[in-house]
Amino acid sequence: MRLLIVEDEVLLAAQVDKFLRENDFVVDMATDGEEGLYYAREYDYDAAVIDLGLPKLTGIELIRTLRREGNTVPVLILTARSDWRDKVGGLEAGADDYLTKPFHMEELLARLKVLIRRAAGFASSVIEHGPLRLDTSSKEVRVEGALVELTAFEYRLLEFLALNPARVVSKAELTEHLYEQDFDRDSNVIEVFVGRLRRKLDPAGSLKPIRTVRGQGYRFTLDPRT
Amino acid sequence: MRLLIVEDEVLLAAQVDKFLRENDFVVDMATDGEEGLYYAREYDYDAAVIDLGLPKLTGIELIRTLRREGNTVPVLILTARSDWRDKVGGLEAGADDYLTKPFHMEELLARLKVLIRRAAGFASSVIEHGPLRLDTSSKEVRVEGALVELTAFEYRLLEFLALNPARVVSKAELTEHLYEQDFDRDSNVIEVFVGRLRRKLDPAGSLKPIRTVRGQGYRFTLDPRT
DNA sequence: AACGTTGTTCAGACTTCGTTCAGTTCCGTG
DNA sequence: CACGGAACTGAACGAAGTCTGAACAACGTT
Repeated sequence: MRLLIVEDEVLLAAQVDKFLRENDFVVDMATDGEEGLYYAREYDYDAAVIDLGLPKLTGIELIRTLRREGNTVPVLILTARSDWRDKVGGLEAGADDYLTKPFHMEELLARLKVLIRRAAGFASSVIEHGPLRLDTSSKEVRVEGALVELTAFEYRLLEFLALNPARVVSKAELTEHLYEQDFDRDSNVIEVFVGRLRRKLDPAGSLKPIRTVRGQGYRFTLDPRT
Repeated sequence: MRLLIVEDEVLLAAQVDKFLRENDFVVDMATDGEEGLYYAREYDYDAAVIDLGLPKLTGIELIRTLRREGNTVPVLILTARSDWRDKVGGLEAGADDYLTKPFHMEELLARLKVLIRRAAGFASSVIEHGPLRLDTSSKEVRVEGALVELTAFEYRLLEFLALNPARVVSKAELTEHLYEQDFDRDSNVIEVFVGRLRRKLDPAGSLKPIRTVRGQGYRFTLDPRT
């Protein structure tokens, strides 16, 4: 999962960056509103964390601009406790949630996860598709109740697919969300992992949870009709 | 059993309240330090759960005041992981145990039970998982009835794991709970002790009570399904 | 002072995982 | 139907994480 953080306090920014990376996110960092806008336009993020008190372009202006352009990325705003009133403006501008500083990293993490899941249309921490079930908090995957042992990367890939069901997801999109931006363009890691996932999730080959759409990418679905 | 909860985050407070009531506790709720002090003075609780970051009167001040007044109610403090230093202050002020947020309701429940039993002076509070049995008062450990000789540290480690079953516990969390805060970050003591515990508890290697979750930590479980 | 016990450190062995690569199969198009 | 690009697969590698045996330090006991 790829996040954009727009925060001008370097110390806080570094902390957040470190913590989120430790929790398997890919993180891009911007230190002012203009830079934030540039990144948000350029890349497709799973969520953005935006401080309201930014130089050059305030958080509210940034969010408003993005929304006007049709960008629907889930946005969590950060506001200093002293100007908590701003949060109202932020939410009106199109933010999805807010956190007042100082906050606990754990809480930021929890809220981001909720935001990302909700954006994908899942209310609870469990993603369910037919016989397949991912528990995003314990990172456990079950098929027809049986636990499937996945490595960290296999899980991340599957989670992304499961959050984008019935839609063709290109390999480029996958690498963008799962890797740093300078990732080797012509690697076949994704193919390898898709292969491993298929074997682990569906050894019999009857469910076909991940279909290949030649030349376009992969589509995750457990509806046999499609 | 009657509990006092002092917690200002309304959402969390409501969750805790609901869960504990479902588990047959009588719960009084206070949302700031002053209110908490009032309740603690007025009623006789079996245990109190106190958040350290409270408005009006911090958790530490609250506990210190109570202890000074001769109140010996068992206190479990809640602390955010980011300011884990506070836990030391909390324990020094007279708290009996602590939990870092976010936590699992089950864990809170288990710890409260231990606390209450201990305070009540009951001879044995026993933690049991399948063939494994720890007596927390005599600090005896048995596997299928056979006594296992553990050193003090081995026991403490095992007890912590047994109080957090079926959940991945990171090495960082273990050191946080078992050592002073300035413990050497890159020591491998935990690995060594986990190794020793495994050999003592399960010489045949068939029970596998402590599983490794690579990159994340250890999971204690005697349920073979997982 | 010698001893045994316990907690800690260290270095090397071992395991696992992400990644790459080379060869093969698959599939749409001409 | 043959061609060529795309996708798949099995094997192999290096790096990182974990385990383990041995040594050491601290401490209390005899």
